[in-house]
Amino acid sequence: MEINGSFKKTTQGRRKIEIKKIENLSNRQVTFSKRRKGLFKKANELCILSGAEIAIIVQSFGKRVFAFGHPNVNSVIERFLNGNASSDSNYQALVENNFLNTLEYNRHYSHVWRELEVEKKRKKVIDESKRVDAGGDEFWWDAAIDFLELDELEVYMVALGELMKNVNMKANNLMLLQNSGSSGVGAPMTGLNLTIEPYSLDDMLLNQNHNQISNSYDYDNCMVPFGDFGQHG
Amino acid sequence: MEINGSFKKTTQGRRKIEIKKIENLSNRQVTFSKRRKGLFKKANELCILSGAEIAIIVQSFGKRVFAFGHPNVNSVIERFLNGNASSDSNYQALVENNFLNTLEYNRHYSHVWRELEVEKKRKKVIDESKRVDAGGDEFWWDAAIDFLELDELEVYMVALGELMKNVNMKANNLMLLQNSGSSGVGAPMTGLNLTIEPYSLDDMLLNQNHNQISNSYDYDNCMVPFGDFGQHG
DNA sequence: ACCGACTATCGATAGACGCC
DNA sequence: GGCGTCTATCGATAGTCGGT
Repeated sequence: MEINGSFKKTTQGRRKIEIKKIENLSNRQVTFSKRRKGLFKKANELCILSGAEIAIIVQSFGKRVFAFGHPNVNSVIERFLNGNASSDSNYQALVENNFLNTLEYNRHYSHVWRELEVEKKRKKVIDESKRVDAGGDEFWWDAAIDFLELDELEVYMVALGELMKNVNMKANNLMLLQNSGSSGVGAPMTGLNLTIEPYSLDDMLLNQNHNQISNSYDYDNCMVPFGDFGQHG
Repeated sequence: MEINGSFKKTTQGRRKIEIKKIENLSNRQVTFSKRRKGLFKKANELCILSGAEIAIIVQSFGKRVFAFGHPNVNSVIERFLNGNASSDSNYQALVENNFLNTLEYNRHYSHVWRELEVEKKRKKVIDESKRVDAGGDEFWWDAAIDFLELDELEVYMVALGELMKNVNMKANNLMLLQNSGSSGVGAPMTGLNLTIEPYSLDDMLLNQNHNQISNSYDYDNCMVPFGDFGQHG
């Protein structure tokens, strides 16, 4: 530090790192620890500032599991499951209905998705050619994508249309069910101009006691290290 | 900013705030949105850096529920429950019955949605870089990919529409270019039935054209927009 | 090995503004 | 009123050292 006279800075201070897996094990562990702590702190602040309820589960490479929860982990998860999975019998029907649709749905997903992947790859290639031929006086992308692109675009467009049709259908479907049912499922779809009206969730909310939302800064209380049920090797 | 001479700073910049519940509703919502976004980003980075698995459930004041999960929410939660609250067979039932379906379903949604958002943004960026600088030295995909914020399915629809519109426009551009003799290879598609007009989507598009995608960082299908338990006023 | 302290730096964000 | 943008500032943290 202060080796009077000549003394070189002991640290370079923080330096930028690339967001990718840290190879060095030691560094990785340290970073994991630091950032986990920071994450929980952020979560805690968010809870306090906005009154939100948050649960976080962090599992490091198959070893320990840490959890943060406000007011506590289980209540948030429980409500998460209840709110999204099962609420009442009406909801059961909705889920089943959803499930049926989902099958057909996923087909279109895959389709569209594949198209998207193709497009992305293509664009990557295009980008490289762009770099190479940066000085060209011709639009790189125009040059690169020829009629082939049109061909794909057509397919792509059709797929999109299909998807949209299903989304729309499903949205309407959900709307109906939701109006007759209770809590909203995962898909908050508002068909077109449909506005989802609140269900009587307030009851459910009030039911829950989200009391202890104090300014307690000690998020450490909420950190629960669960034993290694992963690999205890 | 530098209107030489006298000019008073437009902002004071960030200022310290006390960590306690924000009274002003508007501010609270803004802060919630911003910090939630930041929290998810941090979580994502932690996942990537340390290879950890993380699930986050955020519930704002009884309204929407947002979730983050790597590799996905249900796997992490499931393992958490298995290792921790395994005593509660209720959870197991939930997991086995509805949970997976619903979550899986939503996961697909998020996935495809994200792809679409990213793709849309790419198209946008490409379009701009095309106009501004055909040989830019910046990787458009780096610029475009940063952090993706998910919102509601409503936006999903809009995004789909936007995407279709863009694709259509692009297709038309390509056709024009081809016809004007850049390389009019025997492109079999001339008129193209790409014209979209499925479900009075246009209204919807015109109605709400403001879907602003942030950037997307490899969130890897992690953010699941669970829906709105009623956004009553 | 793990944790805390330190420091220089980077990244997140509070507040103000603009758009719609 | 909700959301994106901008900017100045604050908070988080990478790298390092030292203690236990």
